[in-house]
Amino acid sequence: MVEDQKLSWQAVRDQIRGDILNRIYGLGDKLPKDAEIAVRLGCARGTVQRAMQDLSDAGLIERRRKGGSHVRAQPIVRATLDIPVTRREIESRGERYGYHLLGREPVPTPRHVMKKFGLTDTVPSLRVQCVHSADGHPHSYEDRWIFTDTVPEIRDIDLSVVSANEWLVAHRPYSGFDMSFYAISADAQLAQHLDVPRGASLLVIERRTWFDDKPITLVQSYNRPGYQLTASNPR
Amino acid sequence: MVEDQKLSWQAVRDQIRGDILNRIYGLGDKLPKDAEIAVRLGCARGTVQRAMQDLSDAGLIERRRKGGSHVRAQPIVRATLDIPVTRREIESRGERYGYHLLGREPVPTPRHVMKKFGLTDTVPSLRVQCVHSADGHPHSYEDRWIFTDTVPEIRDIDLSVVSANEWLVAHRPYSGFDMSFYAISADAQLAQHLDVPRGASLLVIERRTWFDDKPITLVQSYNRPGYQLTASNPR
DNA sequence: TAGTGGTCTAGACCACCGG
DNA sequence: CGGTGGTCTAGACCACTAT
Repeated sequence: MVEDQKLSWQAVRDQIRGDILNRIYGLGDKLPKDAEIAVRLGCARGTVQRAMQDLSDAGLIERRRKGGSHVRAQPIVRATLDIPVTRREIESRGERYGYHLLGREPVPTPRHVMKKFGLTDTVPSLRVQCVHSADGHPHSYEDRWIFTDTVPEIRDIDLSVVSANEWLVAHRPYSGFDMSFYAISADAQLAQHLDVPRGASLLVIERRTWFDDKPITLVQSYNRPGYQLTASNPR
Repeated sequence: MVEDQKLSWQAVRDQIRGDILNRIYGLGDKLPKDAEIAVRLGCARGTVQRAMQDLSDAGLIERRRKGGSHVRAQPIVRATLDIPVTRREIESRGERYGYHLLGREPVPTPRHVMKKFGLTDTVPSLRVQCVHSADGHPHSYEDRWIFTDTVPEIRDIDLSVVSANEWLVAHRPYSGFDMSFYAISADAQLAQHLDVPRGASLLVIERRTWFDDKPITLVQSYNRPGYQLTASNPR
């Protein structure tokens, strides 16, 4: 403790993180207890607690009551990914957004879709297909199933003007979701919709969303070659 | 305020989030100030502050001093992505991890790599290529440049037994990184290394890491068809 | 400049879990 | 059961920024 200036919890966090990065504490090492750090740095224990909680959230350390805090022995890369609504993503690049509805059909939810939500009894859904474009060029093809038991209102919406994407975020909030990313080769249909050669490699973003365990929608977005997703570490 | 039980900040967060999800507060709406929420719920202002900070981190609301808290008018999907070291990813699936070094060569850093770090003067790097395998089948091909000005020790390491990936995380911590994901078609060389047909679609994970603005490494990981990355929302 | 979020502090009590 | 992290509280002061 050599300070007379109050330390913010961010400053404490940076201090500890620095000690970890500079290997003053190595992988798996035990860190001093919060109270001790507080005394050493000359601040309140609550301040240290907030700092350590942040490091824990960031995946750099692990904390257990009574067990103390440890530098993660098996480091992980934890990144944060922000995905805007497609319209905004395109417009924020200064390009003109376009939207074209290709299909809209009430269907019994197909087996492979129900499986992704762990459903066994057949439920109805609305399948919606569309293309988003930027400056007139196809940007992504979207294939979506919306569970009409959970979102009955969607049946009365004219999806030729508003995309299901935008209607849902504006009218049907979700309480949880997950995403996965993978690469796939364009089949004839995808190639046509995206105006690329057959066999072109597309980045697929698949997202499931639900509200209190009730499934809302499954969407698969096929993005044209060259499309990149980026993530970074917070802070 | 109808409670007699103390409210945790997580409970306060869930309460507010629920109000947002149920559209008691709509998109863009202004939320009451922290102090008012505290009185209403019967807890300390600090508790509300912690809850709101969490909602802000999660991208659900925006906060500005004097301006107050608002539900985000333009919703975004914010997800967290954890990427383990390749060896662990494979072993945690119960598969046998294999590693094969293909190339290791000191080179002047190529233009396109320097560009990704905003470098102009030529600097040396070590190019390392390898294949990770699972149960004897190729899992990913890794093409990497390590900046030897920043990490000179790497020149003396025998990378035929330890992968650069693992050596770096164990000996050269980073202070920052970013990642991007895209799809690409396998050329002849990639097809051979991954034992897939030419033209197969691969998910590429590209990562830059640095320490205090000094570049450490650029790595491009080409994953065999079928590989999926998954992300979810925290909490 | 006044209003609102951001943070610190000191003390207290609770919750979990390792020895 | 005792040690360590997790949280609450009340009050104070600071730091932005909208008006």
